[in-house]
Amino acid sequence: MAPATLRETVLKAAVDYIAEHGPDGLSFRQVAVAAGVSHQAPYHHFTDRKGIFAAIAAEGYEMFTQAMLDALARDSAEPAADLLESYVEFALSHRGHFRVMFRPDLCSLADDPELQRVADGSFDVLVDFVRTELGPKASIVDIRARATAMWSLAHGLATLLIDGPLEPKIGPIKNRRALIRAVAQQSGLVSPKSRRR
Amino acid sequence: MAPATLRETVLKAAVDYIAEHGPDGLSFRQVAVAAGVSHQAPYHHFTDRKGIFAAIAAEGYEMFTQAMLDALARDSAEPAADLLESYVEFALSHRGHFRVMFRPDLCSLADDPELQRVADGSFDVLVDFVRTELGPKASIVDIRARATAMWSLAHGLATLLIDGPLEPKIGPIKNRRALIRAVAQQSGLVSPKSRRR
DNA sequence: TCCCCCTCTTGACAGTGTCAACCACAGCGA
DNA sequence: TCGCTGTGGTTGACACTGTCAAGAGGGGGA
Repeated sequence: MAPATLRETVLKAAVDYIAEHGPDGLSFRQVAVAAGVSHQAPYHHFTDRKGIFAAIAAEGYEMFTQAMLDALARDSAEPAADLLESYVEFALSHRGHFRVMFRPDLCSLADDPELQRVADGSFDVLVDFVRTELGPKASIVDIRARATAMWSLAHGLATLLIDGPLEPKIGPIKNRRALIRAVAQQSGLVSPKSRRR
Repeated sequence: MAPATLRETVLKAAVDYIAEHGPDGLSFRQVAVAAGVSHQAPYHHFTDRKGIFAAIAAEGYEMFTQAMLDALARDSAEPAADLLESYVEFALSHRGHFRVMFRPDLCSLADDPELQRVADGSFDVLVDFVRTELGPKASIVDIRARATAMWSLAHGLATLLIDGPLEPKIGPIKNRRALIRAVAQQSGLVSPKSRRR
C-alpha cells in the first residue's frame, strides 16, 4: 500500500533518505523527481525546506510519545529501565525521524507552536514519570535533577548508538537490549520499586 | 593577535560561525570572501568541504582530551563528577568544535585515520578512567556498561544543553555547575571514593 | 455558464561546492 | 643569468540547490 497523497509520498521518501544518509544531503528537488513530480510540486504541501523537516519532526514526536506511554503501560517492575529502553529503541528504529527531532537548525520548536506542543507531549511523559516516581513530597530540585539525569542518559545513549563512535570504541554490540538494561543498572536510575533488591 | 596564515584565519572564522549558527549553513565561499581572499583560495589548505570540518574536529579532540585530563589531574574526591563536568563544560565553551566532532556526516572517523587517532585519545581517557575506577578484578561486561553509562550521561547532557530543549522544558538554569553536580549525584555515577558518605 | 481554488508545471534567479586552467613569485641548482 | 619546480592565489565555468513568479488545468459551487 503505497502512500496515496503526494504529501505522504514526499514525507516517506525524505524519512527513508534521512534514516540512511542523514538529513543534510537531502535534496528537495531529488525527492520531488523521485516521486515523479516536478521540482516545485512539494512546495504546495510544505511552505519551506524547513517545513518538511517540521512535518517529519511532528510525526516523530507523536510516535515517540506513544512509544514511551506504551512502555509505561506495561507496568513492569522496572518502569525507569523500560522508559529508557523505549527511548533508545525508538531512536534506533526511527532514525529518520529522530535525527530531525533534535536538530533545531532544521526544525525550530520556538518558531512552530504546533511542533512545540507535540514535543512538549513527549517530554512531559518523562518529567511526569519522574514526578510520580519520587512522590508528592519530592523537592523541585530533586525532580529537576533526576529528570535531567534520566533524559541525558537516554538521549546520550541513543545519539551515541545512532551516530556516535560508541560501537567502534566499546566493541561490537551483540545484544542491544542487554546493554541498555546494563547501562540502566549501572547508572542507578532504575525505579525505586526494584532499587532495594 | 590575528591568525597569521590563511589556514588559521579560515579555521577560526568557520569555528566562530558554527558556534553561533551551527555547521549546516556554513558557506565555504562566504568564509573565503570574509577573509578577503578569492572563493577558491581555501581549497589549497583543505582538500574538501569535509576537509575543513575534519580539521576543526581534530583540533577539538585535542582540546577535549586535554580538558578531561586536566579535570582528572586535580585528583579531587569525586573524579567521576569532575570528568562529567569537564565533558559538559568543554562542549558548552567550545560549541563550534563540539558540534562538528560528533557529526559523522561532516567528518567521518572511518575515512580519516589521523582524526580517528585523536578521537580515540579522547575516548580512551573516559574508558581508562572507568577501568582504573573499577579495579583490576572488574569484569569486561561491567567496565563496558559503566563506561557506556558515563559516556551517555555526559554526552546526552552536553547535547541537550547545547541544542536540545532542556532549558525551555526543565526551567532556566541559573547555576550550571550545580545542575551538573546534581545530575551526577542522581545518576549514582559518582566515584567509589565518595560513594559511601 | 462563469469563476475561484487547489494542485501542479515551467522558467528563471542567485548562491553553492567543485573542477580546471592560469598567474605570480620565491627558492634553487647549473 | 637562466630555467625549473612547487606553493598559494585568481578567474572562469559547471551542475546543482532552494526559492520566487507566473501560468496551466481541472473540478466544484454559484
